[in-house]
Amino acid sequence: MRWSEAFIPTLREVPAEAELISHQLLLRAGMIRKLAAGIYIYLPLFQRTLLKVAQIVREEMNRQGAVEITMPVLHPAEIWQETGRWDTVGKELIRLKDRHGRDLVLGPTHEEIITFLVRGELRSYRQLPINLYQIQVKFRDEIRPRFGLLRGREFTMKDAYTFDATEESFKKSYQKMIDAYFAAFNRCGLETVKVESDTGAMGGKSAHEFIVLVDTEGGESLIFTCSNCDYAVHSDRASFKEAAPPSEKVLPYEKVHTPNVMAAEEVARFLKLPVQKLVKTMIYKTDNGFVAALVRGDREVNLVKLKNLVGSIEMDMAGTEDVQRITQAPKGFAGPVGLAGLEIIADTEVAVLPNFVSGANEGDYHIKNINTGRDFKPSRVADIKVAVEGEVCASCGKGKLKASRGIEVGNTFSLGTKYSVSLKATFLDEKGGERPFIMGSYGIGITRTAQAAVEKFHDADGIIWPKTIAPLDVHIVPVKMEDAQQAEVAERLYRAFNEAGIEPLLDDRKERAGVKFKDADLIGIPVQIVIGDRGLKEGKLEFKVRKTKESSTAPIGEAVPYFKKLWETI
RNA sequence: CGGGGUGUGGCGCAGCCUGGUAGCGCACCUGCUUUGGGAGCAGGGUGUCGGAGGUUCAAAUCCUCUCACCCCGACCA
Repeated sequence: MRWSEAFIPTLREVPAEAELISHQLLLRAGMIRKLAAGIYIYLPLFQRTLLKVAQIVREEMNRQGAVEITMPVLHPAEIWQETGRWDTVGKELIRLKDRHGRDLVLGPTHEEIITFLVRGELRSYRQLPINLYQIQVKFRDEIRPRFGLLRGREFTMKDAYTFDATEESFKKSYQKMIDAYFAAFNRCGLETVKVESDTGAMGGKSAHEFIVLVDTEGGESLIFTCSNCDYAVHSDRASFKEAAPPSEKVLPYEKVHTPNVMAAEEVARFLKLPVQKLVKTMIYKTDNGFVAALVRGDREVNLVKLKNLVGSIEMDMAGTEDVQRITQAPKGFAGPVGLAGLEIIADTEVAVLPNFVSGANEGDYHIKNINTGRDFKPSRVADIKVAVEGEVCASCGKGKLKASRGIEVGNTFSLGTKYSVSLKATFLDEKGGERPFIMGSYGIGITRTAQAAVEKFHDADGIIWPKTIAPLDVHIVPVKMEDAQQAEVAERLYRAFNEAGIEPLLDDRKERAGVKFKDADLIGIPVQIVIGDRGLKEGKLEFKVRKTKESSTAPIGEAVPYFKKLWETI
């Protein structure tokens, strides 16, 4: 690729719209341009990187026996209504109408479509298992697009779907995808952590996410890993081993005057008690009315856990008026004792906590020495709290949880028969019995993975692409294109690399050396070759490794073999 | 959806409070000089001031509506 023929609009200044370093660099390096919120144009350099990421993913999928297809972007609404996701996916689903007024959606994922395909064509267990995938654009009307490609409304994703006859078979299919994912991300130069995760709107039985750990704010996923065992979990569903409750004699119930004292910490300070003796009573509005959630004063409610528990899609804190009506008290004094007319869900820690304090459902009053069972009966007891770093691992019971942030680049879902049942996709087993397919769904964000690599690999001067996904392999920089000798050497190298199957970028612009060097570092091609008077006098070229900034020289005639040697070291 | 903010040349911004007919840096074009880490000098082009309506002799500036974009939040009683 010649710079003069390509479209590489680099920017000197940092675009105001980007706050994440990877987003800034992609814009500055002339890789992407924004069309609208969460919608981007991929420019030539980035396009090449995307193709490389996609190709790596493709090869690893194929290696595991998956086969590639392409499904439509535009889907009729009916099929989404059949599975119920027309309603449950909610506002993220981009809906439109055709000229006849028929409802359509732009596909955010393709479980419905693949199941439609398979139910019409696969009838026998003999045809299973099968794994079909595509690399396709997806649309999600994100509540708040941000971070460039990390949370876009249009993005490229590899999505695969498995169909198995038995659970044992499914487990193998699932493991193959896990293997493919680790292999693909490793080849992209990205180390990933596999964590247990929530299934969200996807439904199904269980799920995992593949996370690239990053130190920056770009890491929107919070995960916990164990210091002792290999337990790794998304914060959405992280739990920990709870400490035994203090053994105390059960004390008599006591109402205390707490004028204008509401927040848990304030109440604790006012009553001179540790905040762990407080219980917060939170009222949430769900799809089916209100629920009260009880967690210890130092804990927070995990909304994902609570949503899953009550089976609600939407969940919000109740408004002030609702709280007043339900608790018969001003906001800030809710408590479980005497609370009626709604489900009361107590966290597991609360249920065993003796003599705790909570609101009295009366203005300016709290109640001391509340005991679950004696003073109120929770409708359900469950772990509904947010996990925090330092707690004991729930899996091994020994290690401590460590929090890390990362970018989710892939996910795998065990779907069970959710879609095959709702779409009536069945096959005949050995005994001639009709059974729904056991399904799995597996995604890799191609565009997101590419940006994650930038977030992970950069320095003050620009991007440092891993060599496997760099837009091009080598960047030829003649210091002065007007110099006939330099231009001639540059052209000769350009041909030699192309013939050797190595992809060169030739900066054939009549720009000053400084500009070319700055741009070279910014766009981050792994190896730079500088052609200048200094070296030419001795018949030599300067090689610079982008990552280390180390320079070395080699005779002009040995450029290709020298490059190959260098390539092995990076 | 709630709160905050911003829309002025390709990019980054000033001007707005206090109305008087648009400016700076970068980029771009021409010339000369320069030429190994984002050059210097000189000259040049570039705007329906996001859009609509209103107030006014006069609106980028004030008012109303609207659109777009950005940030924070949408979890703590």
